[in-house]
Amino acid sequence: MSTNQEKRFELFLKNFKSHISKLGFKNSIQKDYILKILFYSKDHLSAEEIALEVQKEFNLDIGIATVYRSINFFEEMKIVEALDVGDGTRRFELNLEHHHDHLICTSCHKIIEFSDDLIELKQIKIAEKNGFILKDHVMSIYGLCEDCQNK
Amino acid sequence: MSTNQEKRFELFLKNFKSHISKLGFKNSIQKDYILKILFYSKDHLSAEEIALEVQKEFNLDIGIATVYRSINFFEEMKIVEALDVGDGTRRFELNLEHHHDHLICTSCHKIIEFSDDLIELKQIKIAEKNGFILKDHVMSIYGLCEDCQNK
DNA sequence: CTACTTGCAAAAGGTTTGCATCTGA
DNA sequence: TCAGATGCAAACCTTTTGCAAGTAG
Repeated sequence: MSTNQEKRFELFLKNFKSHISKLGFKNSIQKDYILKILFYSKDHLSAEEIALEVQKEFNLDIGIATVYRSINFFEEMKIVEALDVGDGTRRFELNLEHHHDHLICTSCHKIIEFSDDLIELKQIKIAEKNGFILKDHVMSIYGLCEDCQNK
Repeated sequence: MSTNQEKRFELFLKNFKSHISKLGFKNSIQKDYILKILFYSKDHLSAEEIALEVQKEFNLDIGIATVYRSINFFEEMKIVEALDVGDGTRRFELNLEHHHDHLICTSCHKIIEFSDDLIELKQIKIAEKNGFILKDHVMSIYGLCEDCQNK
C-alpha cells in the first residue's frame, strides 16, 4: 500500500516530468531523487545536504554541480524556492502549494513555517501601491526559539 | 551651517562612539567613515561598494577585511542590518530608527522601503504564538518595478 | 543520433582569518 | 603602554563553469 503523501508525490512528479519534456528538457534519475528528497524532508536542506541525502537514501553519488544545476532549474520552473537562514548557505524547499513564511531561530537555525492571510493580502496591496508586479515575497521572522531560550 | 540630517548623524555618531568606548572597544576613522557612508547613502551598499565610497568621499584606502569586520561589529551592536537582494552579496543599511521592510525589483535590484504597522503587529503575534523571542524580521517583496515592466 | 545532462576539477565570487604593524585611550 | 584595530594576502566556502563522457528521447 502507498500513503496519500506518496500518491501525491508520484502524481506531482509525473506531471512535472511531462511538463519539462514538453519544454525540450530531459529527465534524469538525479532530478527525480533531488525532488523526492526535497518532498520528504522536514528540514530545509542545503545543496550539500541534498547530495548527502540522495547518497544515503538511494545510494547514488551525485555531483554537487548537478545538485546546483538541478536546483537552479527547479527555481526557474517555480517549483523550488531558496531561503536565507543566515548560515552562509542557501537552503531549498519544494513549493507545491500555497505560500508560507518562516520563523527562524538565530541560534539553532530551526525553521517553523507559518502563513497568515492578512499579511499575504497586505503584501499584495503594498506591491500594487508602488506600481510593482508582484512575483514573490519572503517574510522571515528571526528570534530565539523556546529551546534556545533555556540554554 | 549644517542641516538637520547632519546634526542627527553627528549626534548619533557621538553617542555610538561613547557607547563602544564603554564596552572596551576602540574607535577609528575607518568605522566613522563607514557609518557616514551608510548614513548618507540612498542605496543599500555591499562591502565592496562601501570601500569604494569611502575612497571616493574621504580619499582613504580601506581594506575590504576592515569593512567586513566593521560591518559585522555593527551588526552585533544592532545598528546595521544585512539585506539579501538576491545578487550574491550582502547589502547593508544603518538601522537608527524604526523598522521598515523592502520591495525589491528582481530585474534592476532597485529597493523601495516601506513599513506597515499592521504587518509589524502581526509578526509580533506570530512570534509570540510560537514561543519565540522576537529579535528581528525581514520582509521582502519581490517583483518587477514600473521601469522594468516597460523594458 | 543529437541535444541535454552529468561528473569532475578548476574557477569564480564573497567573506573570513593569520599575522605583523599600527594606533587610540 | 598595550589591547584592540587595520591592511595585506592567503585561506575558506559556497556556487558556477568548461569540458569530456554519458544518456534520454
